[in-house]
Amino acid sequence: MSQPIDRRLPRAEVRTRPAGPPTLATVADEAGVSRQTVSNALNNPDLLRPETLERVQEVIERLGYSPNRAARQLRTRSSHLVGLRFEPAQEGTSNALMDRFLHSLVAAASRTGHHVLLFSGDPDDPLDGYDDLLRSTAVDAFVVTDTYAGTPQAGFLKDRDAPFVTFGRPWEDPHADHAWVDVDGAAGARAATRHLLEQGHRRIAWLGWERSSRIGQDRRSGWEEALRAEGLDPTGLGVRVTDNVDAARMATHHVLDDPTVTGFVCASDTLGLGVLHALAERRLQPGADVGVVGFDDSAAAQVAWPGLTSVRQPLEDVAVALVHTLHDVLAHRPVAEQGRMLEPSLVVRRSSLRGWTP
Amino acid sequence: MSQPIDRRLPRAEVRTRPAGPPTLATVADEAGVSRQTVSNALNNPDLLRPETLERVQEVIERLGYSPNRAARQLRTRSSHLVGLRFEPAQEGTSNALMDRFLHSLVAAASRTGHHVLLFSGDPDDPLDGYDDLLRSTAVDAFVVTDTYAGTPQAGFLKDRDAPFVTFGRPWEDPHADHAWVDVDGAAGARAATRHLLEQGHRRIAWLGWERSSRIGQDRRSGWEEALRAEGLDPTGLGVRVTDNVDAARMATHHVLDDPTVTGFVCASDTLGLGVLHALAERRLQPGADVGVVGFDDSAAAQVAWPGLTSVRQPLEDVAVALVHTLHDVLAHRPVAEQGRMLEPSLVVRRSSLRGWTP
DNA sequence: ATGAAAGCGCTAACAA
DNA sequence: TTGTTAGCGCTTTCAT
Repeated sequence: MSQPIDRRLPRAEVRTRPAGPPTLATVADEAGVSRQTVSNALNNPDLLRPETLERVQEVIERLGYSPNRAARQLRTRSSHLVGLRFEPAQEGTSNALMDRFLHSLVAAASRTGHHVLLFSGDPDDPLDGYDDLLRSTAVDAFVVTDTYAGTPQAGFLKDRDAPFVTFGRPWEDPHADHAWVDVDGAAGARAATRHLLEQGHRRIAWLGWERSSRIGQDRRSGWEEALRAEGLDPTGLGVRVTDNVDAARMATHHVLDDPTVTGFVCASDTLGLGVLHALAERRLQPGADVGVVGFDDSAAAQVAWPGLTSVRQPLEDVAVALVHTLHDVLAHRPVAEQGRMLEPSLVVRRSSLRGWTP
Repeated sequence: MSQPIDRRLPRAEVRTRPAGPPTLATVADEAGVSRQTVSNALNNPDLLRPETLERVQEVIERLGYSPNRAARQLRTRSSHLVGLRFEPAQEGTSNALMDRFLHSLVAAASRTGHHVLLFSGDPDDPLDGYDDLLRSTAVDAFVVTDTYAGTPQAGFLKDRDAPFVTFGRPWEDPHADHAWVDVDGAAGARAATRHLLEQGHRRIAWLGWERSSRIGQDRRSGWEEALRAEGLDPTGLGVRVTDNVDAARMATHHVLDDPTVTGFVCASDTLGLGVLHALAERRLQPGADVGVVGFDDSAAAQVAWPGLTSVRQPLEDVAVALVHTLHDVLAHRPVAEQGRMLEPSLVVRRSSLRGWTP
């Protein structure tokens, strides 16, 4: 019969004391324009008359308005979030890489207005975690770091049309056509080996990982090439161990039973530190007696005595390249280069220098 | 005049090939129930008749449905995201803490359905980054890790009613009433000192940070207490340096000019490594000649020769406690304890053991 | 150059 | 127990 009573507070009343942070409507009311105009002020400022724009911006500033992400994401289907699966660091190995890389990535992503979303997954299932995030449209894209030869992440993500970039080239798969960024490990090992050659070493051993590691094989190839380029024969100088200090220490003792060997290029800092342990036990002096080079320039390499020369990955550049590539991928733009290969650099410390004394 | 033509595709047609992932409506159609019922199946399963529930769940499973996060967030005002400002690791210091902590946090948060959002900020402005995230309602809460005496983050966040927990107690502020989790640094240093006492050392030096570091002062107090409890006088045995290997190395040489000193408890692994450097230069044997204990159990401590004994923070427990506390804070539940203090443990390696030989 | 209307996918409040 | 309605805050489309 009678009109239902409108129990809503009068519009102005509501806006006077908004419960939470200001919304687009608050700003619009305050500036005396429509909500759409405020939206345009944010996303298409060119459409506004300069004076309107300025007025709106003043209100935005004054109210400390920031667009609600959920609403924007719901509408534009873009979260401005980049997902990264974050695996536990292996205890006992000097995995300082992730720390440095992650910070570079966060910084690089923030420059394009993106944030990094960390998620975890069952260590036994390399795909765990991705699907959930994808189906709930929580992230715009993924950065995949834990790729090695034959990992299924790329195929999985490609199947679902998920935008992604890998840190790590697609080793074995000639058909892979996804974007990637990687560091030239062979070039790093080559530089390390050449550095020891320049220091006068001729019999330089390689201390690396098992044959199954594609990354390890790549790095090893750089050592081999550098030796052969000098007319030296690497035969019998390559050793494979698991990536821990003690395995490296013992292997080193074995190698040093051949007194002609005076140099070690290692696939990781962990292994390099293992060599230093063996030298300490044999009362040999790093640098002067035996030259040692590690890989990754971890914190451990920096603070170990007497300082471990190491191949440093340009992680800052890697992060920038990843974000840049992601940008193209997300814009459905053909990615300029499918893969970007970056050069590592050598950080020389005393473990590879002949002329120093404690 | 005439009815406007309905240009929409018939409902069923639309749903047959949805553009993106399935939505709640897709599931509802498929299961022959209303959307609300599907929502209830997800959030209040008890409300449904078992057979309805089962049918809906079957469809959800079959379609691989996952609720759209943006929509849910917009409605519930909860993103299930925890913000963490991620600072760059200091090069040259062995900051392995963040790596371990971060993984523990990601894992702990995932158990309550939360993800960790990383953001960066101007290093010169401890508040940079927080406000943006807050105003755009991007995160539910913050974990604040870079607190030290007098940092403004807590006050800032409290002013805006932002839920947060700090890793680090509110040192100087007796009025602080926010939730926190911390590790008892004094207890750690006490354990380290007692360990060296048990190894037979009597003149044990403290190698710590500048007086301005509240954390450093706390740790130092543990060393002092342990000595006094034994009737020993710490006077003249405490040294303050900046947190880098070389400063520690030089300070150690200075301390060792007093030949009665045979033990070092350090405020960090970086400093502990510095002590080891000095010992190497003096051809003294760690453990046998001089006992050394570091702090944080970083990767560097683990791989350094001959193994650096160190105080290990229970970061896994810290992460769990943080998430647990956050859970209470977010539920507006009175937090059980305002602060949770966790005990570190001592990881003994050879740098503090008398009876080993290389 | 500005405004009005519709709707993204979900859940809170209410009705049946 | 299930369905209907409304609306979270934003942008897209279309009208003015």
